[in-house]
Amino acid sequence: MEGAQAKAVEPPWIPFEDRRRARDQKHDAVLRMALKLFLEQGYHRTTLSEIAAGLNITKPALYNYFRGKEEILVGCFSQGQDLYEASFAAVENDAGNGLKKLRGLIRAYASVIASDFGACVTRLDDRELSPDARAVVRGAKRRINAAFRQQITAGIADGSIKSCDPKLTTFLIAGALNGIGAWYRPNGALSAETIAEEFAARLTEGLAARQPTGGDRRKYRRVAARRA
Amino acid sequence: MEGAQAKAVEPPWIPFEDRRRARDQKHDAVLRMALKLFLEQGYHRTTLSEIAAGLNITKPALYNYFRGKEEILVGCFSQGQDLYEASFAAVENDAGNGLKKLRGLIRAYASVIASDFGACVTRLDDRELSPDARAVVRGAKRRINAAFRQQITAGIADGSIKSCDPKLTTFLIAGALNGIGAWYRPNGALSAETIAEEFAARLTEGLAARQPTGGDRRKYRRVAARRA
Amino acid sequence: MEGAQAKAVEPPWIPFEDRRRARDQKHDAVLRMALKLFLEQGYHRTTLSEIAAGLNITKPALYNYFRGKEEILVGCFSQGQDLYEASFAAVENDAGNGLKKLRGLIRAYASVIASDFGACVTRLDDRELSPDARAVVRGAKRRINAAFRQQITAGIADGSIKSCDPKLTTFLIAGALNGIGAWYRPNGALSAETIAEEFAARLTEGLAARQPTGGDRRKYRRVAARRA
Amino acid sequence: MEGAQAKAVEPPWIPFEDRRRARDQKHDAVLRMALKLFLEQGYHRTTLSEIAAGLNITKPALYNYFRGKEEILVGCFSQGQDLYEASFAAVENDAGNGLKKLRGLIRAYASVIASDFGACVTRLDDRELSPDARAVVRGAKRRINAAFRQQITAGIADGSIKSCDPKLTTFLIAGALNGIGAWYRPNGALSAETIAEEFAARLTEGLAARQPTGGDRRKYRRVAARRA
DNA sequence: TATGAATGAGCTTTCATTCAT
DNA sequence: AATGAATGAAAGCTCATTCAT
Repeated sequence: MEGAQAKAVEPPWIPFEDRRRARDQKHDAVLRMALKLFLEQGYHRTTLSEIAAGLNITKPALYNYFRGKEEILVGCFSQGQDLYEASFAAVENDAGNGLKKLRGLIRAYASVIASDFGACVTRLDDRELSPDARAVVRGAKRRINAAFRQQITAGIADGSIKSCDPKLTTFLIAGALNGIGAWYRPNGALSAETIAEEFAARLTEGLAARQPTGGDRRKYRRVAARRA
Repeated sequence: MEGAQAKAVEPPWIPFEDRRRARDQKHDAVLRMALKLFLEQGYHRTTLSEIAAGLNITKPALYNYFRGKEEILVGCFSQGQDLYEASFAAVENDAGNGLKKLRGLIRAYASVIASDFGACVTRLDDRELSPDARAVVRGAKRRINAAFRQQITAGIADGSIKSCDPKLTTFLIAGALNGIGAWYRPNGALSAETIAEEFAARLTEGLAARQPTGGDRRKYRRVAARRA
Repeated sequence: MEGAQAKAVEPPWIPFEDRRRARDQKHDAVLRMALKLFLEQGYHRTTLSEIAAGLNITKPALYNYFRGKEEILVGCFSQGQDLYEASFAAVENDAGNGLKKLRGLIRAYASVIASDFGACVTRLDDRELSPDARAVVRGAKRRINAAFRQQITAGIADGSIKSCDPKLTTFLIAGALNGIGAWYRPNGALSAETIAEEFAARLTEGLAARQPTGGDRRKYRRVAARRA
Repeated sequence: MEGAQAKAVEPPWIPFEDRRRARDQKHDAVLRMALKLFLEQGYHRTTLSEIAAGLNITKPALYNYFRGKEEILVGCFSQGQDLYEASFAAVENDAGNGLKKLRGLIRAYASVIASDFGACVTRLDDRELSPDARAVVRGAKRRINAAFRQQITAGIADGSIKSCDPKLTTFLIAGALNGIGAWYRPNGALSAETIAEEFAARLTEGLAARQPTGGDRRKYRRVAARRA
């Protein structure tokens, strides 16, 4: 029969590349399903069985792709961080003064946090992680914060941002942005772009230096210099 | 002797009062210890044994004061909410235009979130609660949000706040404030008062209406009117 | 004042007898409440708190009257046994042949099992008891069984009861009687007396020797003789 | 080769069948071990650890076969009920007058109650069950009682059973039969068949209508007619 | 005599993880 | 690569019992 012949000719082993691709696809599918449930129910209340059931496989099958529950969580954090770092890198490579770049970072952050993997970085608790993994995650978070602070400091230095405490301002901006993850809904009234634009505008409108006056600005100049 | 006479007159229900006070003190001690551990380690990773051990009692003794782990969590949320509601009520009873009251709310919120019970309302996950308790907590959170939005709307109406989307602005402000709970340390460089002042200033400096122009403001006027 | 004088004359201590009586009353009240709950809910599902609550006292107060939960159960069994033994003794002291006395025992048993304390002997599980207490209870149950068997054997011997296996017949009768405890309700359609009469009639109507024939009867004569 | 060919033809679901059979066997093994211990020690005094230990597995392994302790108990009741219903159905389908069928039911009941699963229906306390499961069990018990009463009523109607109160007689018979569970031992002097025969004879010998007299019988005729 | 508080022992249940197949 | 079965560890909770007052 033709079918049998055709089958017989086909190589009995799936090509290595294909296999690896299939494997990676499943790996990612696990990650996405797990993340969805983690965000919906929280990490502890999500069992491996649920994740597996959502993928129509069984619990132990997950162990083919991850060494354990924590590694799944690490995977989520990791993908989220990549998103932030990639979009931040794009902004930082752009031209522009501190204020402009700060706005860019805000837009970038808002866009990323509107995605599941972006949201998980701040919405999942990194204390579930082992010390090692936690150190990695915290490092990434610090880098994100540092990026904000750096542009603020730069903006103060280049005169585009008025004098302010870069640390506190960073906390304020990051906090407002992180809040998005708690209320944003993909199909809600506000699109991610709208939110990004609006937050970029609102969070910097008070920071823009109106006119280069010397008075207040000097106050934080030293701090900016120290931390830059 | 005076002592004996005085004693004879003392009302017989004093011991009851003492007992009740002692009981309430222990009730609160459990709550504080539990909250401390919940904030440090997360709710699920905190066991009743740990809470008990921290108080030098045994696990079942906790059941003299609470019906179960969830009720302890409810108690934490509840105390936190009381703090918010009390401090908000004080602000709302003050005189002043929308902008001034909004600043007051921000200060109030920042002060409260700098306390453990204040922080827990946003930092603990209300999905651990039973549907009933969760409804209560969510109701309280909604009221807090509503208070912000109300003053923003009022401020737009009275001309003290420039035209903006009250909902988005509320989210922005609340997010920034909630962020405080994640990094504030009682003995850190920034005092709660400083933070409160700084956030009140920064979060409203862009909102203050410079001069009553008609253009942009009309955009949100209708929304403000509708929601007031 | 008269009141004070009258009071002053009264002996400050309750007379010993009165005290003991009060104590015994409370002891019995505990027993009755416990028994009620044991029968309603089962021994294990009944907590000491429930018993205490039913008496408007607190749990540890029970320990003034009983050394522990098991002793309460022992008390229930014990009172029930007394009822059986007293009513059986009355029957056994009566005059009459085996059949007549067997009917008397049945009536007596039926009357007793219609009471809470009577019912508990068969409806509560004596395996909850310590080996010692259990031995006592089992001894009492054996004595009750022996009383039935003895009259059956006597009846066979005196010709009033037809030939039958005394052991099996005892089990049959006792079983039917014990069943009463499972469905009898004090305020139900059937009074305890009716039940007693009816069971006495039904359970013996097949046993009554019609006419002294030798055939069948000899079959169990030897058994009867051996066991008498 | 034949072997290979045969193998190729074998349906691929054989292993599934095997697995399912093994699973069912274990399910039943759990049930039997649990029942044995429940009957020996009572439900509450039997722990899941004991059941597991008796099967050389660990406690949580039980959860592969049952959702919890109560479901094990439900399984015991359920199997017992099936035994009763099957053996009763066989009797009810037989030919014969009411008296003959009543004897058949007694024999059937006695045979079943001599087995562990039969005994458990009356010896385990259905108050341990959830309301739903309890309703099922009680329904089954009621059907058993109804079967007895129905044949008694039928017997009175067809003249094979003398006038009597069907309800009380049912209670008497069922009680005597249930008693068997309390003293029957599989390896004892009395075989289940002997007991069944003897109980069928003794419990009906007084009921058999000697000669159709009108007097007494009319007394319960109406009841019989009403209830038939 | 009675109480509030505390304890120790024990139980059912859950779940991430492992292993033989 | 995937599964069913099993396990170890641990958690929350209950309750009889004790003790200081």
